[in-house]
Amino acid sequence: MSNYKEIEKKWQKYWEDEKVFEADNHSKKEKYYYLVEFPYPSGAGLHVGHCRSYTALDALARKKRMNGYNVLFPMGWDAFGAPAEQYAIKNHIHPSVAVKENIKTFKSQVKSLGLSIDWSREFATTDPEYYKWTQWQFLKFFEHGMAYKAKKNINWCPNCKTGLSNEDSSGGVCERCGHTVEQREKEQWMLRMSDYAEDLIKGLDDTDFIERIKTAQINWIGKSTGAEVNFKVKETKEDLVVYTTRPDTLYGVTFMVVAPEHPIIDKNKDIIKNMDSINKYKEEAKNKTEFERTQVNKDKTGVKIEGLTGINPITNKEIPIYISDYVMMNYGTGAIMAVPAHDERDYEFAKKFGIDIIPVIKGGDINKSAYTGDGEMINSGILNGLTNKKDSIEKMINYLEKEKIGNRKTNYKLQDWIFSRQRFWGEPIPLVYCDDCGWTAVKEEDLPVLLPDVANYEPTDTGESPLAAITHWVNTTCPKCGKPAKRETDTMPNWAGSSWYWLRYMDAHNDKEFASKEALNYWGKLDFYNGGMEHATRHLLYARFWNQFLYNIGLVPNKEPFKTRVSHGMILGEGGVKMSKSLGNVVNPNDMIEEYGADALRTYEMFIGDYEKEVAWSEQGLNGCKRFIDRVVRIGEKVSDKKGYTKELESIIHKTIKKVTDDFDNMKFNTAVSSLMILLNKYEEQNEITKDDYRVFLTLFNPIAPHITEELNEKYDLGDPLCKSTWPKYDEAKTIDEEKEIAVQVNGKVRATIKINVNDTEDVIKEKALQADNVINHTKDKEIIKIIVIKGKIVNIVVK
RNA sequence: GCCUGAGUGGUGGAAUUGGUAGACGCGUUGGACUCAAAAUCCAAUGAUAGCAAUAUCGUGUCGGUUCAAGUCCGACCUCAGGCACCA
Repeated sequence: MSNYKEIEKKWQKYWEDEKVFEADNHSKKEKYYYLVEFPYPSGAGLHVGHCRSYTALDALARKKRMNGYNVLFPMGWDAFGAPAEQYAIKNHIHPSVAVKENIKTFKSQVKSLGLSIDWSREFATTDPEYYKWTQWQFLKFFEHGMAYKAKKNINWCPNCKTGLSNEDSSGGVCERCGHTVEQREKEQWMLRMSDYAEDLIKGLDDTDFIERIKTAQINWIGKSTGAEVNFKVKETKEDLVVYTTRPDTLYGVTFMVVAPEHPIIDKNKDIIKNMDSINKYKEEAKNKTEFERTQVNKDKTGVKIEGLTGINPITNKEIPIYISDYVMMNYGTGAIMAVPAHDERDYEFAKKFGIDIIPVIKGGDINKSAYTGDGEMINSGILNGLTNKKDSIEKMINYLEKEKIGNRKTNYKLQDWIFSRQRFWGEPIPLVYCDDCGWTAVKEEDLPVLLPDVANYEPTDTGESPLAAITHWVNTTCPKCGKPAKRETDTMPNWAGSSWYWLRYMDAHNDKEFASKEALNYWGKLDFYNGGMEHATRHLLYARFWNQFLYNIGLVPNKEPFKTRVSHGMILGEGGVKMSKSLGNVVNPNDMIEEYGADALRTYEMFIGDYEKEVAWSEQGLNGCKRFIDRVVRIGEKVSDKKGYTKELESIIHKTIKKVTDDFDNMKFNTAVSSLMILLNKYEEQNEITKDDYRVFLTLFNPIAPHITEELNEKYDLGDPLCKSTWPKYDEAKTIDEEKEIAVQVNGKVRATIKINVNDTEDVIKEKALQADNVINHTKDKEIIKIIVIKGKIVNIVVK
């Protein structure tokens, strides 16, 4: 037997030469589309965590082909964006060169795993042939008024020198480098993603994402229902509109608060008497980072607006208005009605500023804290006596609408998507600014707008894209009127390329369209999409939004792009800590393949534990899987010329086929491997096994360990190559045991086991149970109250 | 604070969804083979007591339902993830 490395090479070449994994766009077979998130080809190379999900989906894809499906399982490279750019800057190589090199390394690493990928559909998001269509789709957003430029106070990372979306700067630190994020005002391209908030929630019903992904998305979108209420301001004509989820507490409103950025301040700066202190407060708020401002349990600060007085529309009482940074301009209306008796933040603020606290719901102790629970309404005019929050809210909203002082309103936390990056290494935004025509789309025939080939691509301190300095690129003519004009110099975020890439695999080399209608219709939804939990909100929401938009303008056949979404657990270093360079516990998959073989690595990664849970790496565990594979090889020496299954093995073979089949369907690879180990243990008890015994074992093991199983199948002349064979079938009748050992309990404690036959009647089983030695010990001198017989499972004798 | 998950031997993890807890692997111990080591093979391996048959305890904690609970119900503790001054 030649060594594993040669075997791996031999079969990888065979698969490639025979094109066995190339998917057919015109097949009569049923289609199935698997995808694992494409990687960033970073300089660090492949991680054993990649191998986990790649192997899992590969195993599923291989099995699905054996089940007769036309399977699409492609891979590509997400190569734009900050990591690739930073790598390039650090190593003083042009990003396009660095990316090419990294892809080459990554690809050879991925290939060494022996994945059944259709490489004919490979592409990188940085290929002009690909990003031409990313730009083209951006122009669709632009055409439909879905892209707009706005001055935004943006999160700015002074280290990466770029603007970041809220998504990329959670916790007040830059997602990429960990540096503290600052606030800067910048003109940015935005996509109207918030328009899709409701559809993004509703659409989840058409998916079977795992629950934690659905809830993560729903939390992120942050839907809340309530009402907008118009408060008159005594000194002005304009109402101050607030948003509240608790209109039922309207009678308890004793003050109002507006965000520091609220326009009411500037509009009324002539009436307001204390503009100095207000301006000072605004300045302070501006200098705080988004993170500082949103810190929970921070002391409440604020300034009373002297000269403006609110009027509670339902009691007509005059109430003070404050400015405070605990109210955000980018949510609701940027103004709130404060009910200190029943809202903790308002309570805190009222205590600090000595404002009245009027309870309107019975319960709690208002001297100590706000009461947010349910109870009987008091001091509340039309609501008095109601005891249920829901009913009170309904009644109040109806009243507000009738009296035209408010209306029902739903709000979402989801914001529009900041789509500009002041970076070199991204898709250029294909727009031109003309003094006469304004922002104008580059003509379709002029796409793609290529990145210029220059030496200096490092970010600038001015906050402008490095592209801005390249005048020969910036200066162009207006596509509409032909006058001199300037290109947009911002590029797209790296989420852009990954927001539609699964569509491109359907028709990867089409130079007329992003994908043909025919291909889009044939492949339809992506059936099975695997990726990290870190992408459960951002990437997945962007991609769904993008696809829903394409659907709404008639470019794709499905509103929801993904049917199933699963997430693999992380692989930690030995001892359960995260793998990191600084700890020196990073396991390189290439080293593992070198020492143990690709099949052993694959088997171990599937056997290591529950696919969705994180798990610690163990090289001894990997070695155990190598030993298992060695035993699979050795059992070949026992193969006889006999046909059919060995009689003694027949039952367990059928059971194992059933078990492995079910386990694959449920992503329970660990127990699939374990049942194969059990089957092999049984084979080893035999003096010889038949060709069919061996062949069925190798077929079941093939999706996980494709190289060695093909080799053994060929060596012992067992039949067609496994990659061209069908998945074995089992006979349900043969999975049922004639004879079985079951437990006998006395008062719920196991005291003996008995052998029963499938045909045994309940009485026979009772008889056998009562006659078991140790059962007699525990039942003699006692009164038998009842005997419970669960057929084929257990007997429980209740005695007194 | 709110929303998801999850807590099982020395260890990674099983458990037909209420029916023999600890499958399978790793590790450990003993044995075989070997001059020796590695590899391989055989046996044992939750804790306590016992030569043994066996008994008692045991799935984060405390209660409950049931003939029977790792699994269901109630309260709590811990960990991981998501959201968070979002009105």
